[in-house]
Formats: sequence, structure tokens, C-alpha cells
Amino acid sequence: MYSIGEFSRICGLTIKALRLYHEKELLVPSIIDDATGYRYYDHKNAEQARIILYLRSMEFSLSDINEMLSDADDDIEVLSFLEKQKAVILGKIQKQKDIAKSLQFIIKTEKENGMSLQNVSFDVEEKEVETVLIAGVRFKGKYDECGPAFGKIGKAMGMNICGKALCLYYDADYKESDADIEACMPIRKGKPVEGISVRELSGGKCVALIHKGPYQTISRSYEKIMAYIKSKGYTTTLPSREVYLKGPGMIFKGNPENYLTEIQMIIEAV
Amino acid sequence: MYSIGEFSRICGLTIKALRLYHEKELLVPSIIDDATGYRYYDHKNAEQARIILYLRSMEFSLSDINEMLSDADDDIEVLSFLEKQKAVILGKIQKQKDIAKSLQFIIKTEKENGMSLQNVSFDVEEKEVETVLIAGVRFKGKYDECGPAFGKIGKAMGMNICGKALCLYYDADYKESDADIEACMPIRKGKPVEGISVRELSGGKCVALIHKGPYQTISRSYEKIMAYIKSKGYTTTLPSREVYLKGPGMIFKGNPENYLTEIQMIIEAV
DNA sequence: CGTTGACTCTGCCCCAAGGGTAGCCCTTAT
DNA sequence: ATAAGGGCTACCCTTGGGGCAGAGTCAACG
Repeated sequence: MYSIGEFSRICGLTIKALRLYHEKELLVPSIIDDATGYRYYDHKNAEQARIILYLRSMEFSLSDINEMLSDADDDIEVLSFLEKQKAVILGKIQKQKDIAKSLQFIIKTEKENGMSLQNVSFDVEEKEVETVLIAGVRFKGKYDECGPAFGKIGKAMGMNICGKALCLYYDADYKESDADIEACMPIRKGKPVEGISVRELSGGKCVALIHKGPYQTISRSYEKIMAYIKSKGYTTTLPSREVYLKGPGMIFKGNPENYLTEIQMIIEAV
Repeated sequence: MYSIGEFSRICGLTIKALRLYHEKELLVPSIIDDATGYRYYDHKNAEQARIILYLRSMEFSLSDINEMLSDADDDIEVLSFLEKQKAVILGKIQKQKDIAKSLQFIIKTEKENGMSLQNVSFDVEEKEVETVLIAGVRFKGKYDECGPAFGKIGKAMGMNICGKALCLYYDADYKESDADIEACMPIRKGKPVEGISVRELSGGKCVALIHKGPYQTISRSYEKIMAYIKSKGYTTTLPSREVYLKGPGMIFKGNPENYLTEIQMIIEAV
């Protein structure tokens, strides 16, 4: 005969749990002192406690355990409980796997988004850009409106997207609104669908400058790049490009001060 | 500007959840009518709601989400949250897999225990039993005491056990207490350890009878089998055997009325 | 026998993430 | 003006206990 504290140490259930199980009639002490309310447990209780611990370790709910122990005669019923629980657990595993997968995906993309912060220069450069296959949505409007366009491309192309989003600007001069813009994503393969064109965007030599900070301040970078082009006497072709090296992530806006946007202006072949 | 009901339909969060998120300052409506307390949401709220839903789908807690959204500037912090959550989820997966495994194991063993209920005859039979490798614990005492003995073998031999438990009775006549008993389990392989012998139990022709019901009533079956042996003029050898086809499971006692015990008495080769 | 320290009792509040309900107030349409 | 439908707060419920307060109990020691 053990007091609740002793029994707790013996069977590995906390006193709180023992009192709860008593209340739920899952594990009723073999003797309860009427006068004092003290609970006293015996070996049969210990056996029962072992079973309960085992079932709890398989994440059965207390009410399930209660039913299982009540219908202990009926082995078939018990088996059905086990099968049901197994199905529940397998379902949970599948769900957690899905979660792990999307976590991994977003970790990857957020990391890629963060990586580009390192080792970038903020001076005007001349470089080669490669020809890539893109999916694009062209529209007239304001810069802000390319968000939904990227969303549309993302939905249509899904896993075929293989690089940073970019915008093509078909206007020669800066337009606040009603600008002629094409939102593009590099893709591995894909077919044009309603509103989305798929084609190659040809590369070549270009003048490029990485702009750091929110989009609102990008005009300063445009000034710099234009000054450089003028000083070199280059002629550039439309459309100009903005590659969003680091912008608002899929989920988080991030800190706009850390946004990186590369402006590319293709140099006309001489 | 949407009322809470409209906004709920738009963003897929219940009204209850929206009120809770407001209380936790996770998603504060853009306008709250001071006089009426009515909540009104706008597009920025919708964006925030989308993010919250996404994070909730990855089982982030509300407080985690709150922190993530507060420190939204700091991308690195966010990444660490994601990594942490991924580790948590992977841990959960592992745990659930372990549970699924032990559930599968107990389903299997309980099923095997149940299967033998079908297609068994309760008449005395003559049959061949095979020679099997066994691990045994021999002791003097009462029948009840073989429970711990089986436990000991189970612990020592673990996954090498490959059949139903049995007992060997070395006494010629029935003894209430101080009987000479060996608790045995068939095993695939194994080495004798302190108190456990490992050896072959030779088979041969035997007279067998399956007893249905609790052990207390087994003497009736012994009478039947003895009468049969006498009528045939057989001589049997010691020890006699009891094979526990269906008894109390690892966890559940089951219904003793359904217990099945096969009594085997080896016939002395003539 | 009294006291003391350790133990136990009940009852209450707490966690997460809401669900459900009651009673009252508000908006909007007829 | 009135009625229907929405929205408000406040309260209790869920699971499986954890923690604490105040009071009662047990066993040992002097």
C-alpha cells in the first residue's frame, strides 16, 4: 500500500496526473480513506498505471484509454482502437511532412534572397547578361501593380521558375503612372497561357548598377547609371531591366533598406 | 473597409480567430469605432491575415508569429525562427514515426493473439510437434509466478522470440504450490544468460487438447486428456507442456473466457 | 504527549487556440 | 418605425495537466 507520493515515484506519473486519473475514474486508488481523503495505491494500480503510461506514450487520449480499459474484454474493439490510432498518427506524420517540406522550401528561398546581400558592389559595372527563357505579363500602369503580375506568373509556372524576378520597362522616359511594364520570371520551361507570354530574353553586354534601398529612392541610382552611360558615350536599347535581387520575400516584407535591385541597360551593339 | 464578418469571409479566418488576434495584437483592425467597438479591416489587414494564415499552416504559435512579424526587419531572425520550427517539426515526425512503429507492432502481436481463436477444435487430438529452439526459466512455485519469468525472457531475447509462450511441467502429479515449472519462449537464436537456459526442445508425437477459458478451469481439460491417454493405452513422458495460444496480451488482460491453452503430452516412442 | 517537518487534501487559476452561447447593441433595408 | 441580421463583450468549455494557497494529516523525535 503506497501513498500518492510513493506511488508517483514508483510508477512515474506525477501526483497531479494521478489525481486527474482518479477524477476521470481511469486509475482509482484501491483504498481511499473516507475521513482524510488520502489515496492509497496497490500493485494492481501499478499494473494499471503501466498500461496507462504505455497507451499515453502512443498518444491515446484519456477518454480513449478509459474506453479501452473498460471494454478490455472485447479484444476486437481494442484492435479497432489501435488501428484507428495508427491511422491518426500516420495522418499526422503526413501533415508534418508537408509542413517540413514547405518550411524547407521557404527557408531555401529566403536564404537565396539573403545571400545576395554579400559581396555586391554598388558601383556601376559593365557586364554580360545571358539569354534566358522568361514568362512575362505586360501591362500598363504603375510600378506597384507588378505584384499581382508576379503572383499570376508564379501560379502559372510554379516550380519551373528558376531565377530572380525582373521587370522590363518599355518607356524611354520615366513615367509615374501608365508606364509600359512587363513583369517577368526566368523559367526552365513553360507554355504561354492567357495573358502570359513565354519567350527568350536575349542577353548581351550591359551597364548595370545595384540599387540598395526601397524602390522609392531608385531614381538616384538611375541618375548615376545615366551619367555613366553618357560619360562613356554608349547607346542603350529598350526595354531597360530591373532585376529584384532582394525584395519583399514571399511572406515577409523584410526591411526595405536592404532591398537590392539591379538596373540593367543593354548596350547597343556597335 | 470591411466589417469583421465580411473580412472573415475574405481572408478565411473565423470571426473568433480575428477577435483573438486583435486581442493579442497580432492583427489589429485598421479602424475601431470608439463608440460601438465595431472592427473595420482594410487591405493591409488582408495581407497580414494572409501571412498569419500561412505561418499558422506551418504550426507556428501565435506568439512566435507575433515575434516574427514584429522583427520583420531582421531577416536573419526570421530565418532562425524557420530553422527552429523545422527542427521542431522534424522532431515531431520522428516521435510520431516511433509511435506508429510501436502501434504496428502491438497490432501485429494482438492480431496473432486473436487469430488463433478461429478454426480450433476443442477435442483431444494426436499430432506431431516440431523441435524448436527455446529460452527457458525454470523455477519452483505456483503457476501465477511464470508471468515475471516470461517478462525476464522477453527482456533478454527481445525481437528473437518467434512463437507462443509455453510452460513445461516437470511434476508427474498436479501441485498447487512449489511446482517444478519452466517458462519457455521459442526463439530464433540467442545465448543463455544468468537464469535463462537456451536449448532445443525436441518434438514428436503427442496428445493435445485445447482448453478454452481461464486457467482456473484447466483441470477439467486435464481430466479429458488423461482419460483419452488411458483409453488408448499410451505412455506419456515428462515434462508436459502448456502452450498459451491466447492469453492475456502484452497490455490487455482480454477476456479470460476466451483464453486458449493447448495441453500437449508427448507420447513415449514405442 | 506535544511538536515539527514532510506529506496530502481540495479548490482555484493558468497554458493554446479558439468554439459556443447569452444578452445586448448596432446597422441597414423596408 | 420596425425587423432581421451582424457585432459587441463576457462567460464557460475543450486537453492534460502545472502551480499555488490554505488547511488538514502522518510519522518521527524529544
